[in-house]
Amino acid sequence: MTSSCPLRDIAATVRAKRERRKDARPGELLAAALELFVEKGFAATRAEEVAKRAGVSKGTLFLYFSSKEELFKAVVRENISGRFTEWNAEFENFRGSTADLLRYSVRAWWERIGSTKASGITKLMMSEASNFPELAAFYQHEVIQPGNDLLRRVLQRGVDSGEFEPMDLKYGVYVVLAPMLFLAMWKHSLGTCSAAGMEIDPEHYITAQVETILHGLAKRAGAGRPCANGGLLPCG
Amino acid sequence: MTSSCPLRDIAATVRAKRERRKDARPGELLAAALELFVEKGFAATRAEEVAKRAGVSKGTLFLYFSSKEELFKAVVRENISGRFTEWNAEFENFRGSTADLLRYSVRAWWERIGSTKASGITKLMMSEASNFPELAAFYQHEVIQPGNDLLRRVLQRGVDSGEFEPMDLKYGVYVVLAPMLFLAMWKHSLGTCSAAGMEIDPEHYITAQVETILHGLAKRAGAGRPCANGGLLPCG
DNA sequence: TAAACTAATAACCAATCAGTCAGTAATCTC
DNA sequence: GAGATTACTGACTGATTGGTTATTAGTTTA
Repeated sequence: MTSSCPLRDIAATVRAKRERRKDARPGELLAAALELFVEKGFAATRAEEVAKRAGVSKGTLFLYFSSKEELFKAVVRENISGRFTEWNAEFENFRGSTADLLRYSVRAWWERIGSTKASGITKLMMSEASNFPELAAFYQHEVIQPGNDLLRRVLQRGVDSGEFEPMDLKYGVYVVLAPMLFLAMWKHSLGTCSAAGMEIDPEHYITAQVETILHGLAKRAGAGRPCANGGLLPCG
Repeated sequence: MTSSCPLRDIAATVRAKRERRKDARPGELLAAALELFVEKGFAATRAEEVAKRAGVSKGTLFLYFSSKEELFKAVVRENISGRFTEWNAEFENFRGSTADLLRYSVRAWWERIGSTKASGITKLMMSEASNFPELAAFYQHEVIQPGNDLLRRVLQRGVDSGEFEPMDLKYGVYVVLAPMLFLAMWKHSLGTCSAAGMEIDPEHYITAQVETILHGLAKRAGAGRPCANGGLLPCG
């Protein structure tokens, strides 16, 4: 039997056996690994299945990546790490209000990460960080830190321009980050099996979150005129 | 060797071998299981280690719980499911503004769930739901749905009283829920290994989130007077 | 065509773990 | 204290998997 699986794997469908394609293997293995890591998580993904989906044997996988952890790091570099230079440039060049910049940033995150397979990596790291501390440190350094820094500069811009109330930026960052990362988590976990009426429409969710946050962060109107609830954002 | 571990397990320290304690076993096993599920997750927790921490053999564990999944369900029932009747009663009896009710609710969640081991269950479910669909459905029914309903009634109260701007409650719920669940996730994942300066202080985090949210949800001042950013919360 | 090179394979190893069950010993009954 | 009951044990099973390596075979060179 050439394939025991009724839904044959893409890479294995066309190609001949034992074909030598040294240049193409790493990319195909990374693509297969991304899919499976997102579907099942890091620990639950079997090296042999990654190889099978890429149309090679398990031995070949370890010919190109020295271990499962190295394979994962390569997936993160391929799909996330490289993008921050581009994002930073977009931030520098943005012309318009910071409210619009924040709207734009959140939409861009959704289009480029949140709605793509890459969001599965975010979910996976939050899920398995404690079981794989070396991967956690890697991700912290390559993704979390740069993302935090960028978002902080967005909020600082709004405070400087007078659009936003002064705030403790360290926690202000999480006011924006938490709803976004929660969406990524939800989409890949309980969102896949939630009861009727509880499904989250991402567009609607993002609009509700961003507009509420923008209103929440906005500079209070004339001094001495407290808002209805009297709430004041604590400053650092 | 009676114990190969330098930090001996509590239950194993004092008790004699083969002691017969039918009544105490289930509780001790549930306590040990909670700890280990929170530390390592569902899949990564070994049945034998749960038994060991409870001071019994693996065989005894399966004498009281028919499978690892049934053990987990028992842990959830013991630590979370039962509380909603109490919480619903607190909601009904609360006297005061809805802003204060929301502040109280979030603090209560933090004190009773977020800051305790129970928050590890929340994190665990969001992490492993897709690998254990039966557990996900169980959790959805026993925890997510009641929690969502309760929070929805809090927000409805605020809209009815005129404190909050009318809103699409389905997504309004997530405006409050997302930052809380994110905190639970973070605390048990990347929060345990985050870089210097990125540690989250829960009290500070909660204050920043709640006050921003309250300001964001608050009824807009007099009609025709848009706020600085012109943002409007979409209504359903 | 024959030899040299190396990409790719598949059998293999050592380790891991959920769940089982035949047997052991603590406790109870009379 | 002898026999009956049952809480408890731990060796065992069968299945799984990350990683290794001896072998096979596609490709190139001369």
